[in-house]
Amino acid sequence: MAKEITSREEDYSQWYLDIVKKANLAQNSAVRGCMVIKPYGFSIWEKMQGQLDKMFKETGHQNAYFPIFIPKSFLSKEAQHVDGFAKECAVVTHHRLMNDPNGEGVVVDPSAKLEEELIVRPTSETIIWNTYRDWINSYRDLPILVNQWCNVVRWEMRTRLFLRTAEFLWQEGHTAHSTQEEAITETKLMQDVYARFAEEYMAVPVLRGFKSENERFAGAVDTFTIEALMQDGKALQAGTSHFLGQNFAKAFDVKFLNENQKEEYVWATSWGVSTRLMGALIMTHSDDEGLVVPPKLASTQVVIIPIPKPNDEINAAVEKIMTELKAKGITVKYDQDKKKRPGFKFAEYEMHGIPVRLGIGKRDLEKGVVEVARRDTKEKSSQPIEGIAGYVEQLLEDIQNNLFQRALDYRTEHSSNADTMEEFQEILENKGGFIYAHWDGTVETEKKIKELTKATIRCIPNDWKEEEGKCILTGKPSNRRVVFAKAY
RNA sequence: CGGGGCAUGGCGCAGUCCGGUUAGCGCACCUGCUUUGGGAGCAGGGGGCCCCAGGUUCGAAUCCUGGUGCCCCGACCA
Repeated sequence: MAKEITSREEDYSQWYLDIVKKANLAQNSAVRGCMVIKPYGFSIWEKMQGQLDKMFKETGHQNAYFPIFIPKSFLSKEAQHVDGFAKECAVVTHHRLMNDPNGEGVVVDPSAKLEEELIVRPTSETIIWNTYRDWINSYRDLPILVNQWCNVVRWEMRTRLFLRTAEFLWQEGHTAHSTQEEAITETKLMQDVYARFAEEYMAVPVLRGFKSENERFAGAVDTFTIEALMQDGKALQAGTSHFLGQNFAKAFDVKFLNENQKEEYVWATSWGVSTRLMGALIMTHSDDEGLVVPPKLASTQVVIIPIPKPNDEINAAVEKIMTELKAKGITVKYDQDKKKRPGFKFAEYEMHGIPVRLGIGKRDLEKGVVEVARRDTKEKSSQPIEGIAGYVEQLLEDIQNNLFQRALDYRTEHSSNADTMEEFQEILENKGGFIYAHWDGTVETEKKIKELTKATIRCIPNDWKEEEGKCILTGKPSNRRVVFAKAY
């Protein structure tokens, strides 16, 4: 075996890194904490982008682009916002290099110091709201529904490929509204878009909820979230949608004249998902053989392998199959590499998570069949070439559904109630997953629980139910359960 | 920011403690032959500023001093 992957059981963290590297998704770069996304990894991200972008546009949004640099003074205009991000900002201080007078290479030219430092955006609320001031005068200018696809930089102390990198790719939507109600509706709408994307396309079931004060976005009034559960029982925040109230409008003095000729501050939302979704995808579906990609996000859905090698007879049969598959909008690749043997190719495409593999050899052609292998269950069967496109089309749908159902079953098995701290800790240590528990609603209690157990409140479900109970830590009264978990 | 580890061909490593001929192994690569239904075998071949700078020495991948970078664990983190 040329490409061993550490098993999940042995070391989940190493398994994840092995998948990322051996499936050619990404690699570490020469820059600390920054990754190179390789062509295959990027092709999956592009599929995600394409679908999300479509969904944003279907809900009335437009794309725009704002600068990568933010004047330092902007960042500090919203007090909570700067508190949240100040410790992880990359700062541009100079604009020119010069030859090193003492030797080789170049040094920063001290005479080229910027009057005001520029921050490499960790998120764009400030520069965007500074711009919105120019765009908004009247209620007739609202709403503004804008999204941008870009990179951002957060100087994290510790990074992990896709899950937390110093630079990452994402989209950030920034909307402006004339009423609070409309902004809240937008916030929830985008949470719903994210949840639908995660479940229908990524086949990743998510909890829809909102954050406790402690976990809220810096500068937000309310943060809505979708939370996914990974195979090791840890939660991953997969997307967030923030209701920002009038905080940024006030900080950047963005007012509009309403229908009654009264001046008001604008209401805001922002929402984002990032390349972290790649991490969620990997850790939800993949196995010890490699990556597993749901058909709707696979850049290649079907691979055809001639056994043992391409020849005229096989090529003719494959060409016919490919035409039929393409006619149904299925992406297919025919691997005609003569140097590699079938066994090698099987392993390789399993590593890359291609959902369906067709194998065609002499034996098959004599019987008018192909060997069909599905990546999710590793099952193989012989199917007639006649009507194969219809069979594959259905199979891709089955795989998509199966992946979602499998992940949902895992989550159901790993969702528990806990009524005491002992119970809570016991579940956390042995089983992991989402733990529904009563909480007294205070930041102090949440922090204390985190200190004791490393678990945090992932969210309060949107559809929380009234239930009398006692806080697992303090015993104070509580009227609902909230969701705890250890998180990435 | 604390703790640990690593730096030697494209990748993964050995060699370093105890300095000594041409720096070695596996994978990958190139050529040829035989193979080919689950990661082929044999034969031949190419490829190294041994992280950087300085020092010790007849001689440094190896010893000394000072740097740099990366990875992992923890703290931290929408």
